[in-house]
Amino acid sequence: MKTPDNAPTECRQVQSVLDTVGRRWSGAILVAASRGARRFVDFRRTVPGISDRMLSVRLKELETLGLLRREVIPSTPVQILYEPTALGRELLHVLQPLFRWGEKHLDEVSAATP
Amino acid sequence: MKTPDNAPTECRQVQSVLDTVGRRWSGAILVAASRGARRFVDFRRTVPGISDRMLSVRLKELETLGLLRREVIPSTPVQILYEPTALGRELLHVLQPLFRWGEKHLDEVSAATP
DNA sequence: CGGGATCCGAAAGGATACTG
DNA sequence: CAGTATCCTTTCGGATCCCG
Repeated sequence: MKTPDNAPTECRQVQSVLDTVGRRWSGAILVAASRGARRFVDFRRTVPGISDRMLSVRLKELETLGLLRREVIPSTPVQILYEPTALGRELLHVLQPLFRWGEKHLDEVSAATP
Repeated sequence: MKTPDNAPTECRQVQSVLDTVGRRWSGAILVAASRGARRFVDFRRTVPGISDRMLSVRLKELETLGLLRREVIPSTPVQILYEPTALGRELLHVLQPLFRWGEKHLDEVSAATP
């Protein structure tokens, strides 16, 4: 069958999106933020199994991507807060259907993975 | 801030979903299938930049996950057709919002990626 | 608390060549 | 056409230690 001429463009786009938000831990971190995680320790507790290093790396990435905003509170000791930007919240919103699909079907697909 | 007790579970789930469908090329291949690609050459043409090897690997993965069905047509030469399963179509459906988000915002985030 | 620096093994994935 | 096989580089990410 012949695919439409714009199909390659669509493929590029989905790939770009998934290459950025589909990396390991990124989605989980965003979800954690949407559920109220704000400080480094919050994320560490909320995202199961993540290491300090990867959390640090991913937080910086998501900040660079404009999905999280990093805020420094000049208290003693200093507090760092992360919260979703408008763009991040929008992304979280469109990710919701994907998560619900996972809840429903993750057992089916993971049963097929060995 | 305190996150809900089920937040870690949610994080696990989103991570599992993204770990399976978020791998390189997987999303693009699914989209190609949704746009009419059926045969190996179709996918090769429709997914820009993919190699034969990765296409082969991913097709097999997606088949194992139950997202694509592989059908052998005993003609000469033999034809192999891939098409989305019901599960695959459902996944594609929930991926749509994500793609549209990418269309709208990919320039913003990629501008921040250097 | 909120990370950064370094090291290192594992895994992913690209290039190329080959096949029935 | 529809892949495999092999090789080889790059990247990922875990462990550990350290810092202000």
